[in-house]
Amino acid sequence: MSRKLSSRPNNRRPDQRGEPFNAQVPGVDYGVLDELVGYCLRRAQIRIYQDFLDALGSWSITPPRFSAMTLIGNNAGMKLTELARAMGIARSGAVEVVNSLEKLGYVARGASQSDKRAHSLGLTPEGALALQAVTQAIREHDLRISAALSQKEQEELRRLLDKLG
Amino acid sequence: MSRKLSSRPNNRRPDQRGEPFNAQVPGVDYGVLDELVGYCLRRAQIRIYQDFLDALGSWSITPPRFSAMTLIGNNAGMKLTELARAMGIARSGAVEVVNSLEKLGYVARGASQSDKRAHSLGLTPEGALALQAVTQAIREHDLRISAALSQKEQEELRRLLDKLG
DNA sequence: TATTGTTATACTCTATAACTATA
DNA sequence: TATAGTTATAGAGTATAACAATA
Repeated sequence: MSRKLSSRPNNRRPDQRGEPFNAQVPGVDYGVLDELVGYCLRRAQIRIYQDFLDALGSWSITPPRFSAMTLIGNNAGMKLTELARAMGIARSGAVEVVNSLEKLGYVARGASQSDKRAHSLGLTPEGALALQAVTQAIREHDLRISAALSQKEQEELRRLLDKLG
Repeated sequence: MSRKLSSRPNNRRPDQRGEPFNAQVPGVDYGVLDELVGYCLRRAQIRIYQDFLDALGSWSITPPRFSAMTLIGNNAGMKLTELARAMGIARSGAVEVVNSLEKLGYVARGASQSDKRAHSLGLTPEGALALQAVTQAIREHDLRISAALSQKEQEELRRLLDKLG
C-alpha cells in the first residue's frame, strides 16, 4: 500500500518502471482460473482495489479502515469485539485497526459504564468530518467502478453477491 | 493465514474461543457499506476465503500460490515478469511467490536460451501432481461456495464480474 | 468459567525503490 | 537506455495463542 512520494537518496538513475496491473492479460492461458467464480471475484477486486488506492491513498485510509470507521459511526458505543465480528476479522485485527484510527485521530476509546472491561468506541469530531469526505470519495469510486454496468445489472450483481456470501 | 496445529507450551488453560467470521451480523448497522458494490464483493470474499482455507490450509497453498501454479502449468516457460503481469502484481511479489513454490518443490526456475537474464518457469513433476490434486480440491471448493446460485445465476454472476473487472 | 481487550508471534501479500546483469 | 530478476525496506492484513482484568 505504501505509496511514498519518493526522494532521490543517491546519484543513480531511478528505475521507476510503472508496473501495470491488468487483471487479465491477452495471450496468457489462465486455465481453470477462468472457470472459477472465486477467481472472477479476485480479478474484479484487483481492479477495484487499484482505483480505491488511487482515490484514497493520500488519506491513509484503507478498505478495512473505512469499514471500521463507518461501522463505528453508525453504531456509536460499540465494543471492540462487536466491531471484529461485524467486520469478519479476529479481535486482534480489530485492535490493530482501532489503534491506527486512533493514531490518525479519527476514533477514540471511551469507557463503558456497564462493563469495566469493555471500551465504547466512537468517532472523534475530526473523525466524523473525515468520514464525511472519505465517504463522498468512496461513493464516487464505487460509481466509477460500477459504471460498466447498467443500473439493473448493478442491482442484479448485488443480489447475486449477497446470495453468495 | 497460518493455521498451526498448535501445541500446549505451558500449563495454563488454553483460550481457544473460535472467532466466528460472519460477513454480516444482525443488529449491526452497516450504513453506506450496504450500498457499495465494492463492499458486497468484500463480503463475498470473506466467506469464500474462509472456505478456501478450510479446504486448502493443510497444503500450504494460498490463493496467489494456486494462481501462480496454474499459470505456470498452462504457460510453460513463461518469464517471471510475465507471471507478475498475468497475476496483476509487482515483479517483487512474483519473486516471493515463486520462491515459496520453489521451496515447496513445486516450481523450478530454468534457464531461458533466448535471454540470459530471464528464467523459464516450470512445474516440477511433484508440482504437476500436486496441482492436479489441489485443482480438484479447488473445484470442489468453488462448487460449494457457488451452490447457493443456480447454474444460470452463476453464469450471470461471472458475466457481470468480467464486465466489471 | 467465560468474556473483553490486549500483546506476542508469525506469516502472507503487496508496494516502491534501487541494484546487477544483460539486451 | 531499457528490461529481467533480485534485494532491501516498509507496511497492512490476518491468524493463533496466550494473558490480566473483569463478569
